[in-house]
Amino acid sequence: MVNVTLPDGSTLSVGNGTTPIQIAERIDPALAKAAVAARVNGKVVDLSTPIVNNVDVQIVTANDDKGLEIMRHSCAHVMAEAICSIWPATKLVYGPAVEDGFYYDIDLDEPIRPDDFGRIEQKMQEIVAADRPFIRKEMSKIQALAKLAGDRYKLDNIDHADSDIISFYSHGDGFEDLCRGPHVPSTGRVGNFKIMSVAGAYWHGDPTQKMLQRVYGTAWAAKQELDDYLQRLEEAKKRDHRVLGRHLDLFSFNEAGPGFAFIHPKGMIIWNEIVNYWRGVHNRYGYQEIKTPLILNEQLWHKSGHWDNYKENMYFTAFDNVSYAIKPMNCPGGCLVYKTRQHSYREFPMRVAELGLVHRHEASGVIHGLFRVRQFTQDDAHIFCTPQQIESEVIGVIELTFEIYRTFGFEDFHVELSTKPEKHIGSDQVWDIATGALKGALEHKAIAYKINEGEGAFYGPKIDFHIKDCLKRSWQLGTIQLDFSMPERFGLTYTDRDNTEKTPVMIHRAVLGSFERFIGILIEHYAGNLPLWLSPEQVRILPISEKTNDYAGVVQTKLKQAGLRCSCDLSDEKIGAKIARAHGEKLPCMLVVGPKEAQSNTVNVRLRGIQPNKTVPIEEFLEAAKRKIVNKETDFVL
RNA sequence: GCCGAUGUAGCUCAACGGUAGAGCACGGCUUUCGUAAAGCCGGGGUUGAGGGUUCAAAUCCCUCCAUCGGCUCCA
Repeated sequence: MVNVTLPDGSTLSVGNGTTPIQIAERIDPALAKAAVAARVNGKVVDLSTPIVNNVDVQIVTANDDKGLEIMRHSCAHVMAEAICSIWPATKLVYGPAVEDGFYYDIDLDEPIRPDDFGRIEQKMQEIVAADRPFIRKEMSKIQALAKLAGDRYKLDNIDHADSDIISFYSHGDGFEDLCRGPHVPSTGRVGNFKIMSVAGAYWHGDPTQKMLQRVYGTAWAAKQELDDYLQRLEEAKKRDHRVLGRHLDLFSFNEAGPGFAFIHPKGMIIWNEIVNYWRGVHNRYGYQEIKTPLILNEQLWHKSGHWDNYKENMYFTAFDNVSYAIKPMNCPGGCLVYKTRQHSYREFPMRVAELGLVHRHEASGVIHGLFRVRQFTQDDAHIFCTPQQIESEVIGVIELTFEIYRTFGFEDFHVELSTKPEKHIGSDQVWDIATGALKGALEHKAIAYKINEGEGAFYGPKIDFHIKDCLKRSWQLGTIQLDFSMPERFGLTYTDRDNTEKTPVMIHRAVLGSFERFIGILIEHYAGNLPLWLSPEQVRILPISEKTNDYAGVVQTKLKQAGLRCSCDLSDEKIGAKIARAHGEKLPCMLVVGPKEAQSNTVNVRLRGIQPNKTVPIEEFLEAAKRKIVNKETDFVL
């Protein structure tokens, strides 16, 4: 007999060799029915694993994150069997669970098409209906290597396994796959699934390796959860900034310039509002602003190190037999401005901002709306300071950054620290000092951070800021990068207190990262329902009929004088149609005016997403609206 | 850049070898209306570009371009 301790602290005495499923059965048959795996002393195992010692046991169901992951992984196996039965030439590579589902990488020369998903699913349903048990078989590494001789992918998987015991799982008609497990007890337990897409994926993510086919699926314990998930995808599609950008006439793209955004008048209003706000905050934090040329002599980029480290992404041009580069970064230009005169330690820290338009040639396959473009405006700044000032400057940037994010309604953010990459310039010692300074600032602010080894910029380590939007998707926005190399390369100096010439430290930083991308993120975050202060059109006046067009004009004049962006809908549509149209354009605020309002100098205020409407004097509405705009409030209630 | 898919009117889509259509949007007219779309009429397309097959191509084939989903990369 052995004793098993359950999560609630109670113990059960069971026979040696009892399995978790039998234990679940004893606790509650309903639990046994829901069980997908078990945690034995914290390790997740199959429900059929015999228990031979005194252990802690927890039954894992699909409600548990780990249980869901196991279920999805098992679903991947079922899909693999289905694919192999349809395409016997399929070679299986690797099939893990991922967020919301799973994928399986396969090597098959014949492309799988979306049209094939139906029959894959059908085959999977057959396998599920058969409800065959997943059976684990263990053998030594040597036996396994012999068994899989000739299968380069599975042999490779064994090479990556850290255990000397290699396991296989089988289910169904002789289908067997090398797998660490654990798995659900049988194929009837892989949940509610759907094949989502198929895409190419390099073996090991290595572009020099063969391109495999990656078939993605999603799987959920309950049918309702699957439906909800598909529903969420539909919702996300409606928020897609590319769709909303076209619909709301904010920006466009054209084949004439792939990756180059055309910002329309309404988009420019959003842009300029952000810039105005951004300037105000930077002014308050002691920044100056400069503007440097788009095109600079190629030699400059040799000097800066970009030629050696970034050439593949740069655009070039030539004139009068002189080669020029179109700037991919603003820093060299900033250095040239710095060099135009002498500097003293008394000026430090010197914070110099630049809304710089940069061009980077991104691979054609990665361009994506405003999120990934080839031309964008960075909200860049370079801080020149002494080594002693680094930490406090980094702290200042962190505070500025968080303040700006909160203004836009982003409360959920996290920080990552990236260290020295393989391809880098500068000595190890310098890298250590720089990395230490960043860590010091983060620890001083008691900010938790994740470390990304080897992912820093070629000239220095960096901190990246990530925010989560309302759909919990993470976006990288800001960055702080320390740079000891570029000041050196450009021969930047300052006169220190002791009257000697020294080299300043340069801190590169961006808060929003790219204006283009940030506007895209805002559009999706707000689902196009921009707060009043950012709305291209803040108020629309809707006369009931032609008879109150004049009064509508009077109201509009007052609003315009108060600085509000507003228009009148003078079309001869009925009021319902005018309202529907304004809602479609995501107007934050509509003022319905008819004879009643005209007589009493009032407006009937209809706010986006808020009922009931309210009739108030024009002045009252005006004051409320102005207050909301000044405070940049995201909600608007009268 | 690589793999796969997709390009038809401003937008969303139909037609899938035999005269390119619809809804919305746009223009004109009627209507003057009280809270999420009133009616009629009209203009608008070398079907992404180029080549090929065919009596005949939006439709089949090839090349290129762009877009979408991934991989890789990144703000």
